[in-house]
Amino acid sequence: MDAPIRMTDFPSWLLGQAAARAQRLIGEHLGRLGARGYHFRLLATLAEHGPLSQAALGRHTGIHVSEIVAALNELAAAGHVERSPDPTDRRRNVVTLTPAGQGYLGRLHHELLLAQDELLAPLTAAERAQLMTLLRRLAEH
Amino acid sequence: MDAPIRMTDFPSWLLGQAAARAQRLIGEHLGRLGARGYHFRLLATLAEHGPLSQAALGRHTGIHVSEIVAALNELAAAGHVERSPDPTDRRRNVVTLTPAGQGYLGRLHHELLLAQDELLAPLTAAERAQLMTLLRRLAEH
DNA sequence: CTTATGTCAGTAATACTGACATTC
DNA sequence: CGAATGTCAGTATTACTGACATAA
Repeated sequence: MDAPIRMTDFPSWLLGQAAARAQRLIGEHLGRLGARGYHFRLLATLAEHGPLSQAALGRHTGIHVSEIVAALNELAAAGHVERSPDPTDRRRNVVTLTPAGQGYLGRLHHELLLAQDELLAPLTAAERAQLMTLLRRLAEH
Repeated sequence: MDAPIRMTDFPSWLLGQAAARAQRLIGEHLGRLGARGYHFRLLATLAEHGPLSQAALGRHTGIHVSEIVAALNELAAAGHVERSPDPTDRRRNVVTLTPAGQGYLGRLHHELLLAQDELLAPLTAAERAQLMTLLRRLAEH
């Protein structure tokens, strides 16, 4: 007699469950400030690398170009970034983080730290580090 | 000077990356047999619990009722399950796993085991067990 | 001519909401 | 009547494809 096949025993299932919980937490926390993941990723990339074209933002973040357009529309409307034509290449928009955008990024970052803490609440500090190491090995292919 | 904010340092990000890889692998492996995750989950639940109504399948699997309808349509068309009216409650369909469905479930299960092995290839057996334990604690809320 | 860029419309997968008729 | 069941249409989200005009 075979043991019943339980999907809950599959690592992929557990990963999916944990990731779903993470995404729900992040969505809630970013939503408090009217943002979604793309907004944070774009702002953080601009803070790290300075002004970038939209195509370069796509390369750095892995976000699809058409998604970048939509997210930047929202960020620009809120005054968190500015689009200006690149004088050296007139196809390009140079996207710049505004001071308001920097403040917003800081608040988003803080919310995300809260979300991480909620997510990892069941684990000790040592276990958290262990989990990060194992996940990194998986994610790095 | 603050360190740059890297989303790749967030546990939620690593979880998402690893889960995305898992889902891609599972999609590829199940796709070889023309299935998606729902099909396996429904068949495995029927194998574990015996014939069930569609509402009961929804409760056991967590799959939304309207998704159950669609997935069962496909499974029934392929001859892997049979829907028959419940004589004791004429609102209900009793869904039964056919012999062909049992064979199919076995082949899907095998594909999923291959996918898990590809997913966990970077880890030793001890690390795999460790990861499972940690993920279970996270997923269990 | 080919490629890169930015924009937009459309599509696919996943998961949910709402409405409905039937039956309990 | 209120609640459960099965069905279907529609919607939201995320991520991608295709087409296009412009400029390099």
